[in-house]
Amino acid sequence: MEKSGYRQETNVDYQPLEIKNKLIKLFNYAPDQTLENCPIRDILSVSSDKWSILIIMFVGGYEVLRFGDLKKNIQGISAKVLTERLRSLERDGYLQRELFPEVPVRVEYRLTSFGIKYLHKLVDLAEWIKEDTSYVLESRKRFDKSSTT
Amino acid sequence: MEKSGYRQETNVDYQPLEIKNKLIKLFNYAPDQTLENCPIRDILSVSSDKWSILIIMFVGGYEVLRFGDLKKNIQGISAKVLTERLRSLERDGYLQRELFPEVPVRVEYRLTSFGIKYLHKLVDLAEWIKEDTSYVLESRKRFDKSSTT
DNA sequence: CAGAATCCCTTGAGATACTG
DNA sequence: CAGTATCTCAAGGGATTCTG
Repeated sequence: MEKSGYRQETNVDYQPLEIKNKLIKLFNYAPDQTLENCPIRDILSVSSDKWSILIIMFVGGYEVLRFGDLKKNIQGISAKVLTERLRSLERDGYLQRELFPEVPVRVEYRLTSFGIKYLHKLVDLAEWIKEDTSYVLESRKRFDKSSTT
Repeated sequence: MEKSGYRQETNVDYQPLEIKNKLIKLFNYAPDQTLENCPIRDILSVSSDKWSILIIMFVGGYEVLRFGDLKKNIQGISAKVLTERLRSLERDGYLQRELFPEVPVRVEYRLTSFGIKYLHKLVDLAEWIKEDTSYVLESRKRFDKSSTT
């Protein structure tokens, strides 16, 4: 029935303690610490938006890409948004911008070694999600059906 | 000088072809395929926003959490947004909502086995990012300095 | 070509008040 | 307690036009 191989029930054989310890390390759960100054949220926010992930994937896939090629490859992105995203990705060290003062100008973008490491994490995540697409779609159908009734 | 261990230059010893092949598989680069109907973007979008990731982490860390506890734990989230995020995460099968018809009502949230698997991916990503926080911060400083001049 | 500038509109999200 | 309803405001992002 469920092609995805997941059951809706929660899993019993997982260690919440192990996860919790990792989270404590990651976020510093101390009561006097607020989440506001948590660096993880700050840093994740740059690359977790809709477009940045795609930009990183395309630049990484082609090794080097020009502005116009990126715009063509990434369906639906506007020049303005693409520029903004490229700037913040460059600022955070994910990619490198190189300008060739020819006429007309040529600008090339490529990932830094940090960006490449991040790309691998993203591809890993994407591959996993692709595998489980059917699970999510089934889950949605189930949810929507039960909400209508 | 660079405590982070990254250089700003791109890495030579990485296989763009391997990555590109993975990306082709993931996105179906065929010219007649648009990215609009790409399931990966659709599914990633649910859990890639600012709050959902935190919600998944907290629910996973505590194994089971009530609505009010989540609100207390996640600094700055409003009841409205928390409700919205919980609904979409439930819809996509990341977590389970259980209502206990007591007075007053009690509602418990816990991750599904799918959600737990996703949590592990997220923790993995967060741990990696935490390691490289200093790299990103240095990169920002460098960028901002060179933009001002 | 690679953007910058401008305008405009949709969406996200905070605050507040209310309810089964 | 666990939300819903309403209002409001800021930000994100699209379309268009212009330029070194």
